[in-house]
Amino acid sequence: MNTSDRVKNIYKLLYKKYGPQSWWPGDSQLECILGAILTQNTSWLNVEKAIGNLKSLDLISIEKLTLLTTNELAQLIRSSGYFNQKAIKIKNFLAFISESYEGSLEKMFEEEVGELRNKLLQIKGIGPETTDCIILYGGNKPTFVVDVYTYRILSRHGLVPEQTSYNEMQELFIDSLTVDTQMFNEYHALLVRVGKEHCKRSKPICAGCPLENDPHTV
DNA sequence: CACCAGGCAAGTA
DNA sequence: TACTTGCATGGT
Repeated sequence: MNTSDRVKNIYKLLYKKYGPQSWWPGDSQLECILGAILTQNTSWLNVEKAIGNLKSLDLISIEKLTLLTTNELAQLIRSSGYFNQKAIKIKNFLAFISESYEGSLEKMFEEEVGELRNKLLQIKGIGPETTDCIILYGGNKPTFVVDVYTYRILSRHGLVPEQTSYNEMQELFIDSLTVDTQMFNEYHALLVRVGKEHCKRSKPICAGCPLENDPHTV
């Protein structure tokens, strides 16, 4: 089996085992975007509490968030960790959308995907993974999200070298699969699901993992 | 107690 | 270019 076939097969195995994951958890585009920033190197449980604070005060709105000071916002998202930095990141995003799209997410997502991706990457605090989460889960547009679990799974199965890059991993998926927004959505969600259960940092061997019969290098 | 979580940018050499 | 470090709460 070549590399592309293995990439397709991993999706099949995971989907067969776990079924659809119904991502992103969140009721609105803006909530997805906030979650994408807040979950940087942070467990989702801590993010939920922060989003819960914003929701309970009915603050999930570009205008209302813009009115908060950075420090007020930071206190509300405390539970998500790195809260001072993340408050600045959210403010940077709000400034971007206000300046470039008159504060309209709808206008922002009218941009061509590659173009929007490049612009989001310019925002300080929004890196490649957060950018792709915003586009895929916030905008429902086709791009592939790579995260630490993706890296562990690909490298431990010998599909990418130990020293690889975000773009190299992303291209592997995009070149191996047909472009399908819903499938890209499920695939990343499934990688996170299996990663959480079977692919922790300190445990390279995955007993009981649905991918355990796929060739490993570790 | 130690370790980890759905990253990113800035600093150093 | 290629490492290293800071950011920080909360669950296991």
